[in-house]
Amino acid sequence: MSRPATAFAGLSVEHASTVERVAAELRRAVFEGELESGTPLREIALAESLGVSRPTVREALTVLVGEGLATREPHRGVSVATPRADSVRDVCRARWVLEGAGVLAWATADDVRRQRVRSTLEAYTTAVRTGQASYEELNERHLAFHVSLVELTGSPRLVQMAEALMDELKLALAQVDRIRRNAHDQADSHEGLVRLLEVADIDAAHEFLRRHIDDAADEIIEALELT
Amino acid sequence: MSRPATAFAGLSVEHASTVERVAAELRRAVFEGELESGTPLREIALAESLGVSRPTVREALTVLVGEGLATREPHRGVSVATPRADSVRDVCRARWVLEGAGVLAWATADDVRRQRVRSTLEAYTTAVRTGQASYEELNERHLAFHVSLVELTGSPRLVQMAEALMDELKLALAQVDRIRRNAHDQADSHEGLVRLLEVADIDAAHEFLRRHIDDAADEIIEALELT
DNA sequence: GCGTTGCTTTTGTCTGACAATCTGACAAAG
DNA sequence: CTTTGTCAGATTGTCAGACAAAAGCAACGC
Repeated sequence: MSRPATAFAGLSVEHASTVERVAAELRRAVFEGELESGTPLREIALAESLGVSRPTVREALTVLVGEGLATREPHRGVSVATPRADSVRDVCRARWVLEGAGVLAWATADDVRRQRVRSTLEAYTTAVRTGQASYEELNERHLAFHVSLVELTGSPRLVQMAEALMDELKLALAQVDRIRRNAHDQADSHEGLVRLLEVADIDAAHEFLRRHIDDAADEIIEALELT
Repeated sequence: MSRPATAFAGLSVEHASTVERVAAELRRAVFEGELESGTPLREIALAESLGVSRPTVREALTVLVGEGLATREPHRGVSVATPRADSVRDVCRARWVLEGAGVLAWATADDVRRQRVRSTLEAYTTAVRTGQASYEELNERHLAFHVSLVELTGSPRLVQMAEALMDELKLALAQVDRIRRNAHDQADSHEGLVRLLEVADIDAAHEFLRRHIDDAADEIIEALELT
């Protein structure tokens, strides 16, 4: 075991690649609202402030653009994507298709996945009710629950698509500072959905989900438009 | 307000960016089977043979990886993605969710989109029946029809996801040289689907689509496994 | 036979550079 | 005073060259 270098490879996997680290940092900054939508992401400035070279920043930006969190215009560079009302509406329509497919697959889904829906729900509701969690923390758990619905389909690709949609949503939510919608009602609503699933009333759950997502879209758009 | 030049904004105007041109070239090579699955994409070799610099190639490769057409392993570089049986199955399951959503939206869809389904179908069937089109051409039109189903949802994001799935499928199809499944039967099957839609028997169409996609998956996987 | 050592290849990243393009301001013309 | 033309600065797109680290491979010694 005379393994000299890289003594501590362990711990929280310290993203090996520099590019991935930069991309992660940019994502964090975007989600936490440090970078407003439309902010230009200057390569030189980022390179200096992050202590990496410009090509590395460029690669990270390409990744961000691929994820839809930023847009690139020729010779004008990359800037933080600006969520519009219709794009939020579209994200939610797409969410309904994906999450709806998960709900419809409830009966035939693997048991561990059903269990996972229950546990992500509980993680969310307890976070809401103890009132200890930060705003970002709540969002995170909320969206994790919705992703767990898509996991019911058992399709990695659908899950990946859902995660991309959630990222776009997180971006939008970061712009409207703190929608303090009644988190308790939200939690109740989710519990209602799972209750319908547990009694195998799939159609009702499906319709319930549609309304739930539609309401969420309305709320976000409303908050977005008064900025 | 005087909007002068840029008379033709759209159309395929010689991909401005070098990176995009390289990415397009790589895509073409992958879809036409010039590059077998698993082939390593060496940066230096590509840079020389395409007459561009290594950073440019790297950026193009990142784009390909983001599209799922290639995979990157740390310090081992990028290689053409290898479609496995379970990934084909997954792609088709995801397709069914997306295209199924389109079918279910038939009644409420915009009329121009319904018309588009009809026209992509006709473009495919005539190509099949005149027997003039190349193999790639047939694939292209076939998949275009399936994308047009997703367009019924009116959601740009769902369409984009569907296109990504089709690209993965094109990659898989490029590996199994020439599945010469009976193209006439295929065309007939599609016409049957649209006929069900025209008489508004949505549930039947939905189930029909499920079987159609399942059959396609089986065929591709079978062909894939004897390579 | 098997593990070790050292070399080669390739990637990941950095530095530096230059042309093309966009932006904004300023001067000239109507 | 508004409009137009031009120019300098800033920023991106692309290139060339370089180096350390890691992976793969082969010869070597035990």
